[in-house]
Amino acid sequence: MSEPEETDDGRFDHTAIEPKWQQAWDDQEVFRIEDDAEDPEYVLAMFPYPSGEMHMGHVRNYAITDAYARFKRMQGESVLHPMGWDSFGLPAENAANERDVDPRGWTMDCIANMKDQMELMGLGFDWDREVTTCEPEYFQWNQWFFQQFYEEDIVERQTAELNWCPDCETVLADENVKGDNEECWRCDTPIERRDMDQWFFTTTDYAEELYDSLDEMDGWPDNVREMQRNWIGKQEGASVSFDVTTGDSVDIFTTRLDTIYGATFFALSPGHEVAQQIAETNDDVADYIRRVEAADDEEVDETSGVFTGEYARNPATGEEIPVYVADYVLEDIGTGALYAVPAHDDRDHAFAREHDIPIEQVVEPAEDAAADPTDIDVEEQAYTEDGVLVNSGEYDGLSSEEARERFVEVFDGEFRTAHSLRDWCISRQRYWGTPIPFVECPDCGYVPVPEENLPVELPEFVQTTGNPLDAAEEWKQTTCPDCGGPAERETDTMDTFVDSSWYFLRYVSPDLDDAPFDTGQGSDWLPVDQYVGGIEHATMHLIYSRFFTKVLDDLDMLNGLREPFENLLTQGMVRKEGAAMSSSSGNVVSPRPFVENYGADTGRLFMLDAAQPEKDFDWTAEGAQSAHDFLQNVYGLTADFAAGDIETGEGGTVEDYLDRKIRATAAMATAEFERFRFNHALQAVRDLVSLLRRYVDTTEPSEDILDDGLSTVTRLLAPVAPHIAEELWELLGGDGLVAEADWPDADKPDGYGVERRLVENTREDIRDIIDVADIADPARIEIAVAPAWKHRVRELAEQADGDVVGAVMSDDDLRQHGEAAADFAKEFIGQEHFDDQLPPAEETAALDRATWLIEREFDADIAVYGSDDAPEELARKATPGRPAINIEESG
RNA sequence: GCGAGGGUGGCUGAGCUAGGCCAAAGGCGGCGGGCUUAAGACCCGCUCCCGUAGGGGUCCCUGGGUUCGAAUCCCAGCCCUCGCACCA
Repeated sequence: MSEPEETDDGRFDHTAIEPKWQQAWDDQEVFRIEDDAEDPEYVLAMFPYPSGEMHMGHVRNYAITDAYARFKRMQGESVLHPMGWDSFGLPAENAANERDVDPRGWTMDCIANMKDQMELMGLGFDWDREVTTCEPEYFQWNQWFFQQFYEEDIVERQTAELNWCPDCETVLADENVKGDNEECWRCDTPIERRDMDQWFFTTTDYAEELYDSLDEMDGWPDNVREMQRNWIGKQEGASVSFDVTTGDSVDIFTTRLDTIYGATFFALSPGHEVAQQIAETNDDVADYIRRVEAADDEEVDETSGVFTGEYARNPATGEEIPVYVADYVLEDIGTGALYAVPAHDDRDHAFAREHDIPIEQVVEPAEDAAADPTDIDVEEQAYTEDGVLVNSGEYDGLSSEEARERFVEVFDGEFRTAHSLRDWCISRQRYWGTPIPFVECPDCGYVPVPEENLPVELPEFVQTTGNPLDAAEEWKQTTCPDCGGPAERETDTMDTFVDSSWYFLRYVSPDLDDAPFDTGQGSDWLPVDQYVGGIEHATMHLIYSRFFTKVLDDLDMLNGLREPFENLLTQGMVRKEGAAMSSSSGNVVSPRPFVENYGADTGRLFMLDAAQPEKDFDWTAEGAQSAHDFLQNVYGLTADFAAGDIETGEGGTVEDYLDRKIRATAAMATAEFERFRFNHALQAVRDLVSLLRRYVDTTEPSEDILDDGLSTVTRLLAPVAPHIAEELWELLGGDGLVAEADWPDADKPDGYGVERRLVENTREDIRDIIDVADIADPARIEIAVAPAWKHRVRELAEQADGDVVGAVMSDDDLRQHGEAAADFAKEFIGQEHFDDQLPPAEETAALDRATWLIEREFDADIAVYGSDDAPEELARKATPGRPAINIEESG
């Protein structure tokens, strides 16, 4: 009994072939890459959180990277295509609490399950480089980095009002808070604010570079770069000090220094230290601050505020302007204090109207502006555009831009660039993460755990209402590394985004035990050539990783590498019936049952064929079926050929047609694979298969050509449908595995596009004629290429500048065609654009090659006349690129 | 409000960053035909309107414009999706 690789009706059985080839790849270590590989193609998919079940989004992600990795491998490149597990995080802890397991065991089970599904999909990862972030071998380096960062002052403890997720019971970084309603990125619970003392990475130190280098990152999509720009939020402005009657000098930040003459009041945020000071002696201010701090944002009126009784001196006018504490001034924007110019800022305007503060116009529209100065009424509405200064003393007439430059000097300010990016709060009051390697000593304060005592491992998990680390008394009690006295361990763990900020470096040397990664190899293998993942990480993971890379380079670990990901592709969502697939709505197609029914190849082909990777696409049963049918079709054709069921014979011009088509297909597919446009590449492949089938059905095909065609199809299909491609490769008697075969590199044949158009147009014309003339049964079709002299006329017309007829008639050879040449020349008068055309001999050759297709389609005898031997009557109607056609009806 | 990306024939989806060969690929759906005992699978053709020889008309959100020529470039408007947003 043989293996049931083929069912009775000549179709393949994916349940038999898929495991077989997966085993073969594994046995032959196809996806393994050695450490000594030089600058391999680094193809990376964002590693998953191991929830235990793969969903179609994962499948799409890995189908993309795997196809590209396989393509590159076949092109002869060394390819690094690794996979790992972002395996710390709250879901494991929740699962542990819900079903009485421990987070570690649960996580490991999930990993095993997901890995199993990945293998079922035939994804080609180098499992020798698997990285698991919850293992001490991995997270010890988080701790080691933490200490290094601490040395370099990149780790700080800061007290701030932080985001608290009541459901996750932990603080969150700003990046983890999503949407208008400020919800937790994991559980969608609205976050609360709490003043806390936490560990931070000082990402703000790198804000400038993180922002500026986005401009040069051409390999990233514009929308991601724009999202990061928004997030980092660069503001160019200036700072100036105002003396306040409290005796303080208060620093403000403004982007509109040009409007300083129009400042009619001064405003402090409720949290500003000067405001707090005033509150100590001023009950009104104290009441106000207490009120707005207790209230939600929406509850406070935007124009609310309280006069402090103090005044600030406007350095421009010398006037004393009232100081307010106002809720619309935000503590963490700029310096938390501002001078307000009601005439030129909407919020200042609203506040001034509410509190009866004068409005003083100091800018009016410039002459070239859209607005007319006489139409501007700043009492009614603020004029917020740039313009020309007025009411600004000796500076009247300056443009806003000039004024901003000048005023910095005049008012003793300084240019300043502000960013809205905040430092990265990395403390989490959770168990399942990397312990922060510090101890708190009553005498010495926070002291780092010495390097030789790393890693600080996690204690055994206990179910508790708060942070399990806090409850692990025995683990918590330790001694101070400095003074040896009793001390307590830090019980916070790190944000899991720390883990994912450098995992792409660990893949380079996953087993190294004296460093997080090998610097030499890392700087050779990095940056990642192609990174693929979801857009949801645009402002989290992708900023953190960039930050980490820069810091590690500044720690001399990356030989000048500043950016980790050269090219980024953000894949679109997989939808079903127009809606996002989500388990909560039951609107899902699960990979495992799908693979069992249709096979991994069908799923992969469908996903890559349905849409371009960055676009959303709808999963439909018809589309999946169509992909499956196509694979069966190719298999059937190849199996018939391999079994000798196709009678082969002598070749002729048909072979040239096929040969050119095969080469053109390989060339097109290669270019499209390179650009991640799998759908285009696959269309070319489908086209070739369709042609091969017609070739088999209507001629006695050449064995060589058929073999070449099928072998090309097989290899072009191999990155996308790898299992069936192996099966086809074996049927065709290819050497070794197709996964390791040579990619069919080819140049597009000369003039291919023009030829293709000629043939298509000619066939189209014949169809039209038959249809319009209502020819029931064409018996003979004559096709005549235009005479050489017409080609010549056309050529001259294209070169001639204006006097087409003159140019033609001054040509000796053409003159002998007299009237006819002149008339034909006239047709080109005024024509400025000339399509490419083949010379007459090549046009004839192209039509000759395509004769079989025409013959077959119309079931008629075909005669192709070259430019010299066409009957006069027929050739008269022909023009270059447009052969004359005569159809004779039978009967 | 600021910013980014879109609006293509029944649906989906290319093309539009290099204007002309674009009535506009492919897939799906629909119609007709072939193969088959039959079904499935597979193969072929048609699928905006008119036309008895390859022709003509209308068309790529709307309205203008540039050009000999625009789905493709420019301007205005409408609509959709996404990101940021009391940002000084």
